[in-house]
Amino acid sequence: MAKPGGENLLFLTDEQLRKGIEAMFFAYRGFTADPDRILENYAYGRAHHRAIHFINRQPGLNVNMLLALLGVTKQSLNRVLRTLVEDGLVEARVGKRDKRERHLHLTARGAALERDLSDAQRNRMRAAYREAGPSAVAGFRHVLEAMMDPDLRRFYNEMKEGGP
Amino acid sequence: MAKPGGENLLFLTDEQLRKGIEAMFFAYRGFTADPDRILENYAYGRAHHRAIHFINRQPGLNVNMLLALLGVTKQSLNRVLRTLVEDGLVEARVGKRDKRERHLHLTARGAALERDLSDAQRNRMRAAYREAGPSAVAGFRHVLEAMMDPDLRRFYNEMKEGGP
DNA sequence: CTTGGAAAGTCAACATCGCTGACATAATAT
DNA sequence: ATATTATGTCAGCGATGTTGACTTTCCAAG
Repeated sequence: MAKPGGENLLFLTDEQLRKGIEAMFFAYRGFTADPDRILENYAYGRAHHRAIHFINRQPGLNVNMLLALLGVTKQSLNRVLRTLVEDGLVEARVGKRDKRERHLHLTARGAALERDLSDAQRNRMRAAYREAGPSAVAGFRHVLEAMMDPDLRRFYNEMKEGGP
Repeated sequence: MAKPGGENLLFLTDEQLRKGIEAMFFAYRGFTADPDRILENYAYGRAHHRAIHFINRQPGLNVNMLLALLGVTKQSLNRVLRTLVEDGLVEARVGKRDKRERHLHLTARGAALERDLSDAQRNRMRAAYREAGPSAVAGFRHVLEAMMDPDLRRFYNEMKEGGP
């Protein structure tokens, strides 16, 4: 069954879109389940995990940048960040050029927790990737990118790509 | 560069997996952004949206089934459900065979809000699908399914497929 | 040098939405 | 008839999001 455009558009039916919505919902539950289980053993939650993830990813980033990545208010982030600094997982170094800024780094203990959390999350992601195969993964990434807000999509693309 | 298995496994590197993790995070933000904006005008939040979504999807389901789909405690769901019933968006009909059960249905007003919310969410999903194309969408769905917990994956597959 | 504004942090109050515990009611099993 | 199980409700706590008001520190421009 061909449409005027000469392309089969059955994948754009409302029902297909609803299934996509539900897939996002259920998959995101799985996506966060393993780190959440680990965090239960600490006094930390998902907000701490997100902060730790991006501090590990961009060592030395300042609070404003982290705010933009996380999309929360500074008051909300501050509460999380303060506990991480107090507990010695994150170091907030005063900026050299601009002493108002705090540049964030993981300590050894912070890096260890990050590894725990991201190992768990990557294991699930790896299993899913392996099951689905490389071309499915490319499609997965493509659709997710197209679903992002433009600002976040820029951030996403600016973060360093892996590989040799 | 081929690996022993005879397959290129570069898509399974840690960096590729990290990018996948970040893609999920940023895309989920986009995924929820539009409904969240609509809900700001009401006294409702994301939890109400999720309940409304599944009640619309499976009219007459009972509280226990909705609980399993949402993965929260019955106490948490109850609060959400009570406001929806009080506000006349959801009808909770006492079960005929088992009077302990409440069978949930959307009222006309509830269905109207559901349409508002899911229209917004589907519009974004449709744009992403259109940009990525049908084969990317198939890959997207495949990876998401592989990422779900088995129980949720069964629920996901049991929900009626769309189409003619 | 003074002033204006940006960046960071603090305090307070509040909302949403997770959670546990206690409990009421209905159905079922003994 | 009574004990147990299933379902749903109410009360209160905790994590994490929000706004608003404020201070401190610092850079930069007049």
